[in-house]
Amino acid sequence: MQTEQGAPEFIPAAELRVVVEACSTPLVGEPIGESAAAGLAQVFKALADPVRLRLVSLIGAHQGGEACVCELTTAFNLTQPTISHHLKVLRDAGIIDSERRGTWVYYWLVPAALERMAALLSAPVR
Amino acid sequence: MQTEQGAPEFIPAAELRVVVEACSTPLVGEPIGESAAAGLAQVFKALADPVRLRLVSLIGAHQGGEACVCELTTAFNLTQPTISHHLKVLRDAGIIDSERRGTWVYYWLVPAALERMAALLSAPVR
DNA sequence: TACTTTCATCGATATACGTCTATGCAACTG
DNA sequence: CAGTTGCATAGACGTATATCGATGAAAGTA
Repeated sequence: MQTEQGAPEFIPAAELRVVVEACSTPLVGEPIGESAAAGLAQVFKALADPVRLRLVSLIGAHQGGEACVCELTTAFNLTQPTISHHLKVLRDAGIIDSERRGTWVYYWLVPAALERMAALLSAPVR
Repeated sequence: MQTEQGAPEFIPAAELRVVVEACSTPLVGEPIGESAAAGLAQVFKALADPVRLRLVSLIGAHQGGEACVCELTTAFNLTQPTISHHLKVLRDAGIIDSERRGTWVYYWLVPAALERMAALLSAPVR
């Protein structure tokens, strides 16, 4: 995150609006269509598992914002192929991305994906 | 939605901070525990279905913020027991609530539930 | 009371999904 | 080149879940 260098005491209203909108939009508002629902359901499904939620949390909390599979595997009482499977589900959903660097494969979060979900869920109040 | 009566051109920084914080908290930050992950997964699982996502959207978008089962059933190409099943899943997850009023059963959203999910997902940027 | 409508529950079934073992491939090491 | 380590893929197996038709219960109506 870029350093917030001595933030001013007041912020332009337009800027607040950007924050609020990037952070509160549909789901409620207009009923969503079938195809949109199908796409969204896939992302929710990717997060609908305790192991995968902890994987996301671990990767995000990890120093540098990324972690290799070996570190993730040791955090669970599951076999390495099982962890690999869960990582693939998260990756296919666009929630994480990965890269091989020499011996190890590193995974990191895709912030836009989680932010999109968050925006979708916020402020159903009417 | 309350009317925004001629909003001032500038907003106090503290107020922006409130908005941002109400809308960005954990998941990333500290790794979540097993039991917390299990509870959260159940809520995500409830939303991890196209039909249930559309149900939530329909209920929230419906006039008055609530809808009876008969209205929801006609919006899908599914049988009434199937819709009833999905509503039960959402209800067990705390996402919606319901009440019988005379002949019809009405469902509405529980805003706190969706807001909690939204807060959990926002700002994984570190 | 008898009939209709609205919704929930039950039992059955097919599909999806989480987990494992076994195996394959890529990168490093000697 | 042979051996080792890190990770992904394939196949098998048991459980969970989405859907249906049939039925039950509650409310309204004749």
